[in-house]
Amino acid sequence: MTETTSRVERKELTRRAILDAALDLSAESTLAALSLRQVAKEVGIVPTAFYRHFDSIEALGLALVDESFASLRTMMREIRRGDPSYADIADRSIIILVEHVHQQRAHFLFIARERAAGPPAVRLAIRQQIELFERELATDLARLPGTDRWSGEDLRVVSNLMVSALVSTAEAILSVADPNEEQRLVEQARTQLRMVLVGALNWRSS
Amino acid sequence: MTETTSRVERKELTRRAILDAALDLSAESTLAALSLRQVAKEVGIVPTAFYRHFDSIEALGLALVDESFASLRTMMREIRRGDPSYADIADRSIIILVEHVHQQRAHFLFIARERAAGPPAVRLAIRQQIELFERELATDLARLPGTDRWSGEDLRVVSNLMVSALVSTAEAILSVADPNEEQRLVEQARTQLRMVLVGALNWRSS
DNA sequence: TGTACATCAGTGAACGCGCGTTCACTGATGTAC
DNA sequence: TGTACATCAGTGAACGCGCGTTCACTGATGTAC
Repeated sequence: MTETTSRVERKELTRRAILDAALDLSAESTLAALSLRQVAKEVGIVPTAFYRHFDSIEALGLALVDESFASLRTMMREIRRGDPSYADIADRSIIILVEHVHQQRAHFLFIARERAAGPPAVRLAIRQQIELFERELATDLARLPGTDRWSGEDLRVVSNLMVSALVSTAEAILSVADPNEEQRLVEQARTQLRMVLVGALNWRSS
Repeated sequence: MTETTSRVERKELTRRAILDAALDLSAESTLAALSLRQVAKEVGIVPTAFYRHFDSIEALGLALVDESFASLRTMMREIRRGDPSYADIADRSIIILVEHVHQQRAHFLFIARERAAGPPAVRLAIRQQIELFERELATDLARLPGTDRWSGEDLRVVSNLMVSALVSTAEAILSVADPNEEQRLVEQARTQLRMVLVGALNWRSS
C-alpha cells in the first residue's frame, strides 16, 4: 500500500487547492478585493509559488468562471432530461435548481457576485452564458402544446422572464438561512413560473 | 457680490464631493476595492480629513445606498401618481423606470453592483430597500380591480415577480449601448409585466 | 540496474508602495460679552 | 462695535502592515544512458 503521487499529480492537487481557496475566500467580498497572498496562505504555500499555477488573480478568476459554468451546464442538461408537461416543468426546474444551488453553493455565489462586479470580460462571459440558457429554454418551451402560435419574439420574452425569476430565486436562496423561508421561496418560484405560463398562453389567446 | 459660504455650507460641499467621488471611483470595480486614500485624493483633501465626514468606506457606502434609494422612491411616487388602468400601469412603470435609469445612471450602477458584491451591511440595506419597494407595489396592486380575491401571499408573489423583472430590465439597460436594443428591452419588459398581470388574474380564476 | 544530469514546484529574503489610522497642529469662522 | 475665546474642517508627519513581484535557491522527482 505505498501511495505514489507523481510530480504532475501533486501540481494538479495544488492547483485545485488554489481554485477552492479562491472560491471560498472571494465569497467574503469579491475577487477584486482578494489578494494573492491570502490565497497562498489559505492553501499553505508561499506567495511566490502561486505563480507556478496562475499569472494573476484575474487569470485565476477566468478559470473559476469556466468551472462554474460547467456545473451550470450539468444542471441544464438534468432539467432538460425527461418529458415534462406544463404542470411539472416548473416543479422540476425549481427542484433541480435548488438542489444545485446547495451542491454548488460556492459556484453560484461566485457567478451572482462577479456577474455584477467582476472584470468586464468576466461579466460579458456570464451574460452570454445566461443568454444561452435563455435560448435553450425557448427551444424547450416551443415543444410544449399550445405554444405553436407564439412568435420567436414571444418565446424570447417569456424565456427571459422565467430566467429572471430563476436567477432572482437562486440569489434569494443563497442569502437565506432559515429552511422555512427557503421553502417559501421555492413555492413562490413555482407559482411564478406557472403564472408566467398561464399568462403567456392567455396573452396570445386574447 | 461677495460670496459668503459658512463653515457648515463648506462642510456640506466637501461631503457631497466625497459621495460623488466614491460613486464615480467605485464604478471601476466595487466599493470593496475602493480605498479611503483614493477617495481623498480625488476630492483634493488629505486622507485624514475623510474622518470629519464618515467613519469608514462602509459608512460612506450606506450613505450612498440611502441616496440611491431616495431617487428610486421619487420614481415610485411618480409611478403611483395618477389613476392607472391595467393597460397602462405597465407602460407607465417602464417608461419612468428607463427615464430614471438614464438620469441616475451612477446610482443604479452602484445598486446593481453592491447588491451582489458590497460589504455585508451594504448588501443588507439594499435587500431591505428592494423588499420595501415590493411591499409598496403589492399595496398598489391590491387597489386594482379583480385582485380582491387574492390572498396577501398571492400579492407578495406577484409583486416579487414584477420587481425581479424590473430589476433585471434595469440591469440589462445599464449594460446596453445600442438604442434599438434598449427599445427592444423596454418593449420586452412591458409585455412581461402585462403577461404577469394576465397570468395572475387567470391563475386565481381557474 | 546504477549513475549522472535535468526539471521544476515550492522556498525565503528582499524591495518599494499604498493602505488605514494615530496624533498634535493650524487658522479661519463662529460666538459670547 | 470690538475683543477674547471656542469650535472644528482640514493639515502633515508618522506608524506598522499587507500587498505584488524579483530573485537566487533547494531538493525531490524524472529521464537519458
